[in-house]
Formats: sequence, structure tokens, C-alpha cells
Amino acid sequence: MYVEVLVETKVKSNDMTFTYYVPNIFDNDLIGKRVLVPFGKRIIEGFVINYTHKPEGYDVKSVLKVIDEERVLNDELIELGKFISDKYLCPLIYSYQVMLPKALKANAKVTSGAKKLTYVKLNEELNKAEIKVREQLAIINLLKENKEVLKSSIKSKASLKKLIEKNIVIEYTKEVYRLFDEEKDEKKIILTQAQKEVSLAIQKRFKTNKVILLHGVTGSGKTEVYIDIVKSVIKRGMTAIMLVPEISLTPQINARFKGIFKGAVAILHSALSDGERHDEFRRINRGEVKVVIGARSAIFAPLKNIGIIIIDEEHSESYKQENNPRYNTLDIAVKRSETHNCPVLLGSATPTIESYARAKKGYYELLKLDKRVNEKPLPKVMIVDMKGEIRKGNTIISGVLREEIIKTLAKNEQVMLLINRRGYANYLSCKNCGFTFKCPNCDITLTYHKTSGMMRCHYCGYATKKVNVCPSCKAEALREVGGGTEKIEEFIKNEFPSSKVLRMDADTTSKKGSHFKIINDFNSGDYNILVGTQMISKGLNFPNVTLVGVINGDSSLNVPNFRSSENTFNLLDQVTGRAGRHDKEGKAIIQTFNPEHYSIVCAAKHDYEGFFNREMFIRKRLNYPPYCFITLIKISSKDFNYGINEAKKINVYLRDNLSKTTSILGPSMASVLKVNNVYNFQIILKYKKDDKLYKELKNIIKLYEANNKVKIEIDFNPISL
DNA sequence: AGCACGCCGACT
DNA sequence: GTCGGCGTGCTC
Repeated sequence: MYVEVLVETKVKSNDMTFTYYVPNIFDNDLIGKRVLVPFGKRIIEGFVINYTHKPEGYDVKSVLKVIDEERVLNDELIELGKFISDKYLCPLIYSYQVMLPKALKANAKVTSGAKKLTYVKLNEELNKAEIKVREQLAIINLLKENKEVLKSSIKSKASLKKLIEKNIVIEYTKEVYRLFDEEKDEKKIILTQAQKEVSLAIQKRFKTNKVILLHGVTGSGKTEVYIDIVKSVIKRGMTAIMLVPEISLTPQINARFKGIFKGAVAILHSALSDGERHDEFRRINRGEVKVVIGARSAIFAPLKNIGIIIIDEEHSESYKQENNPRYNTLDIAVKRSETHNCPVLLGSATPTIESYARAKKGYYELLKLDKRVNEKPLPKVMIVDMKGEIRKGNTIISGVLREEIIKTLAKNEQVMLLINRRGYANYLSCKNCGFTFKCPNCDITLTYHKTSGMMRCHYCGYATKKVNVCPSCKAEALREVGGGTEKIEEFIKNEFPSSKVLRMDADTTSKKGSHFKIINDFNSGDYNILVGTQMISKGLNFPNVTLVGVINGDSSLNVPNFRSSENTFNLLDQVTGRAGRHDKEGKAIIQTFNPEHYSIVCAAKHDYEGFFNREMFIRKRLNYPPYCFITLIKISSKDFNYGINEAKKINVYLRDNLSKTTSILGPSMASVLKVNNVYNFQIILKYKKDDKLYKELKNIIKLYEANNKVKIEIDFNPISL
């Protein structure tokens, strides 16, 4: 027998396979399994993706070993991999590697595969009467009561050994799963009328591959609808995938699904170990799981007979993979929905402009939940113009915010403060000569972190000790410019000394489990104020939070990105929605230097529709999505001049070969030119339709494949420019 | 990732 | 002539 093997090396063509002979000693069911093969002078791993005939013109080598007992790639995943590699122009092997947990990838350096334990049980056919030794009798009695017992749990090893020798006790190994959470029962969910109607409308679309957009305001109870939908999918003998952004941030959702679906749910969160992840994949692959909940990569869960794919918080940027293959989760979801003939349900309080535009045009079905479940109005939001406050000397928090914090604390309720930047000072600058500290590897200033006494680069991780003397003019005149979460935390602690303040950002959540701890600590009520980055804006549900303050509402507005208004609106709408989620009414305050900007004004009024219309007008005028598609060509090189020259060559090639209706912008320097000593350039393509695009982009990739002085990457529908 | 092959300059 | 440097292409 001969097989086509996709080897784990970046090989010439995008999807070239190599033919190997399979000796008879191996089983003949090999598709989707990993094999060890000789390749040149090396021995490497690869996936068997097809059977084939004895080839002509060259000799074949033999498969050395079959690694897997069970298939790791089923037929659907094998097809899906080809789709990804075509759509995103990446080598096929990358597609398969991205679908699998570490332990099941080809050339996995992870050793934690299946976990096997040794058990013992009684041999039913043998008479135990002859046993007289007390210790041995005790073991037999134990085994009579419990059919099987973990071998390591029996203390008297010698007696056990005797019994095994006499064949009275049988020893065997079996695969076990690493995860077993205690399962709390979830109390019965009663849907509101609005939730019921939405759920029924979605159920009507079962067995179709429609995309449905559920636009529900914050606190409108989308999660209950998801649970109801998943229940009815399971009732009909089908399975479900539910995607959430950054799952570790939403322990509350996890707990509810575990409580309802018990062992039938697999939760793939970032805190799982490689071994646990492997086990969850295995359970799914074996059909032991009905519901999979996870972040982006859970879209590849090998469930059979999928009845619905839910993408919660569909506007989240985390659904876009930012390295090869640069896939968009929605594309994969749509592809799988076609294979399984099931709907895709997108849920958000602030859908992406593209999704909402498609829904309005009728490409997607639009459903709405426009009231909160507790019948409470959305929190009242006040905009504070910081230009006036600065004149009054309030540089960090405005008079109004200070007053509201005092009032909230007095009522024994909690406050959340958003500052969308981590660290203590944005950067240090010399008052004497204007010197600023820059990262030696990147084109970016270093952020001062007071807790660690270090200055850090948020791009490459470079860190150096903070100094007090300007390295340029030797003056002791360093000024801390701009504030981050650390500074706000310090400021708030000084300002409200009787309150307890907690900080949540990338620095306080780097340790495993620390997310969960901070969320629990704040929820328990031991703390009064939570200061955090945008990390605190999504999905969290604290009943006692009645005031949300946004320290710098403009921070995401001033980034050079055509989505900056959208991102600002989303962030503000989401974070202000954290206030008053239960029986108490909430309030929010946004501090800004642009109090008239439409994304801030609309967010304060919770006016998605108004924001959408304004933004669409601007997108149309400037020709941005959804009025066109954007594809970014990234050109990077350690050599500045070489990089820019190749970028220019590519630009000329595209001008000569792409359709005349495609606009080609650039080459230009990326928003951060140098990252980790690599210079980044880009060419932007804007088009409505270009039949030559794929062919020409493929040509460019091929042209530069062997060139290791410059790297070319294609990013379809980039999240930022 | 290695390794062979081949083209070109430098040197006993 | 011939040795070795390295850019290029191939590995079933």
C-alpha cells in the first residue's frame, strides 16, 4: 500500500505531498494519522492525507512508524485544511497544525499525549477461598466492594503483588482524562418573552446554513438564549460550538454551561495544560462531547453533526488570527455551516460595521434584543470635557467622577475604572533636553512600570532598569509623561485611602489562574474599586458595580486605523454596560478631550444605530469596508533598504498585473516601522472584485519563497492598517 | 533543516 | 589546475 504524506517542513509548493510505501505490519487505516517518515537525511513527521498507487519515475521510501492509534484529522478537517490553505494562501501543513492541540501536531515537542493509569480488579473465574493472609483478604474485600481500583491507591504493595502472581487479581491499564470538574447544578432558566421569541426565530433556521446576527444590548440576556438554543440542538441529536473571546475572562459563562450540560461539554480555555487540551480534543473526536466552548481555535473542534455555531461578541478582534494562517473565524464557521447545513449565530451589543451592514442588506438575518432582562434602563452616561478640567487642575479624574466615586463608595457599591494603557507612565522624557527612552529593538518609546522599577517595550518585551539621570544631558530632570493603570491605581489609593483597590491588566494577570482570582476577589466584595485595561470591559458581570469611569475615552480614537471610531464606540459601549447589571441602576462617566466626537456621543446615548449611520457615511466617502475589501501585503526585512526596494518592486508588479479597478496604496512604512529589529513595510489593496488577485498574490509568494532576506505576508481583511 | 551541486574567485 | 566559499534547489 502507498500513501500520500504531507510532511512537516515548509516544502516548495503550497500543498505538495510525498509518496511512501506502507509495510504490511502496519494497519491499513491510515488517513488522518501521523506517521514517521525518512525525508532526505532526516526523519520527520507528517500527516497521511490520501491513499495512492506505486509511483513511476522514482523509488519510494517506507513509512517507519504510525504514531496515532486514532485518527487526528477526520475527513471534514482534511477538506477544511485545503479550504484554509486556498483562501489564505498558506502552506497546507500550516492549516492542519493550527487545527490541532499541541500534543497532536506533527513534530509536537510535547510529550503529554494520552494519560494511562494502571488499575486492578478481581479475576471472577478464580476461587478466592484459599486466601488466608489478612492483608490479602483486605484487598480482596476492597475489590469486591469497588469493581476496579487504581493500583497506586493500594498501600500493601507486596500483598497485591502476590495476588497478581496467583492470578486472583488482574492488572490492566486504561486511558483516563485529566479533567474532572465538580459539577454544580444550574438553577432553572426562565426566558423572558423577548428571549423566547428570539430563540424560536433561531430554531426556525435549524437545518439551514443561514447566518443570523443577534444584536442585543449589554445585559439583554444573550447567554440565556444561547443556552436555550444549545439545549434544543442537543434534544434533536445534534451538537454545538460556541465561541467566546478570551475564555478565561468569562468564568461565569463556563460555570453555567458546565452546570447545565455536565460531561457533555468540553471547555477549551487558555489555562488548560497541553495534556488536558489533548484529552478534550480526544473526547470531542470520539463523539463523547455535545457542546464545545472555546476561543478562536475551537472553531476546528471535530464535532460531528453540528446543529449550530455560535460566535459570541462577534465584533471581538480575537476572532482574527494574527499569524499564518491569518484566518477569520467567521469564514471558517460559514464553511463548516455549509458542510453541516447548520446556522451560524453571531451575537453582539456592538456588531462590526461589516456584519451589521450585511444584516441590513439581508445577507444575514437580523434579530434584536433591545431591553435589559432586569427591565432596568441602560446606565446613564455622562461625558466630561477634560479640557475644562485640566484648567481646574484635575489632570487624572474630573470633579464629577470624584464626587460619584465618593457617593458610590458611601452606598457600599463598587466602581470600575477603565484606563486603556498599562504601566505607570507612558514614557519618560527629559525636561532639560527632550530626550526620550526608546526600545533598542523597536521604533517605540519604553513604558515605565513602577511596581517592577523597569522600563518596558510593549512590542518586543525588552526591559531595562529605570534610571534617574538623563543619559543624554546628565541632568536629573526626567518627567513621567502620560499615565497607565499603575499610576491610576496609585492615584486612587491616595485619593480614597479608606477604599480597597484592585488592578487588572496584562501585568497582574500573567500568572496562571490570576485572572480568575482577581475576578473572584472583586466579586466577593472585599474590594471597592477595580482599575483595569480593556480587559475589564468584556463579558464580566459584577452585580454590585453601579459606577463605571473611563479615564481616557480618547485613547483608542487617536490610533491611525480606519476602525478607530468603531473600536472606541465598542469599548465605551461595552464598558459602560458593566454598570447596573442587576437590581441596582448604573451610571457611567466618560472623560474625553473630544466630547463632540460621534463615537463618544453615540456610545453615551447607547445609540448603535446612530453610530452605524455616521460611520457608514464616512466609510463610504473614504472607501473603506464594507464598501470595499482590503488586503494588506506585509513586507519585512532586517535590512531597511533591501526591504523598501523589494516592496517597490512588488508594487510595480501589482500595478502591471492586477485589475485596473483595484487601488494600490504604498508601499509605506507600517504604523510601527521597526519591531524586534525588523523593518516593516506594507502595500494596501482596495477592491470590490478582482479576479486576478489570488493568482497574482500566489505568484508573489512563490517568487519570495526562497528569499530569506525578506518576508512577505498576505493579510486578507486586516484588523488594523 | 541538512546536504549536494555548481559556479566563481584565489591560490599552491 | 584545484580548493573552498556560498547561493540554490531538493528531499518520496
